[in-house]
Amino acid sequence: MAAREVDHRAPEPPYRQIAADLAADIERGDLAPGRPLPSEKELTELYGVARETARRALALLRERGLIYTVTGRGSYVTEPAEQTGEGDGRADA
Amino acid sequence: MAAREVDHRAPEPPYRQIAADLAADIERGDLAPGRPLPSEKELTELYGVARETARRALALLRERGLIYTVTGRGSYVTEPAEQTGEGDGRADA
DNA sequence: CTGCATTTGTGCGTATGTATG
DNA sequence: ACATACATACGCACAAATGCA
Repeated sequence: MAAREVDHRAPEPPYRQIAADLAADIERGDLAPGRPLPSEKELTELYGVARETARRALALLRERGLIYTVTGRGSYVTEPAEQTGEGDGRADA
Repeated sequence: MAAREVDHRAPEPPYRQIAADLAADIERGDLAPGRPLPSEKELTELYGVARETARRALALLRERGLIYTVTGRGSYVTEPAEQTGEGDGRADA
């Protein structure tokens, strides 16, 4: 896929641009519930940003309840049923 | 006030220790509503930590609604009246 | 169980931009 | 213009959790 990029001249900071980009992927269904998002490392390569920037983007999506993160594994798209109550969800894959 | 310090050997990360420390100050009334908290720079010197660490501690208190931050000014203890009517500038979708 | 690779968590140092006074 | 302070960003390092051979 084409390397996504951020506009450093835009008023929106890169980390928000990335968050909006990923959020759009989820909305669009490009990233379905239960599926993993790109790792922080991949995001840095994909968008050409620092890890801090990638982490901020993920933190934003986490705050919105769009994703959840597991240490040592990665971030996953929250399933609609989980958005109203934190916990683990093991719907089939 | 005595130079607070963090225990890098403790399971609780420094930024949480600092946040708990400051939260205790607020609870205790040592830091009254409307009063400013130590600046990030002061926190780094007071606890001997990096700026990011100090910022994380403040971010934690901010999330809990215990304090609010004003760009170019500093962080202040939230007044009880404000805690029930929070309205941060986070207009985003 | 042990070792390794991957991924996230945390910490430190620094630089630039913006806002306030 | 200057000092102070926060926001964002980059680089680096090590620790902890996870998964797998």
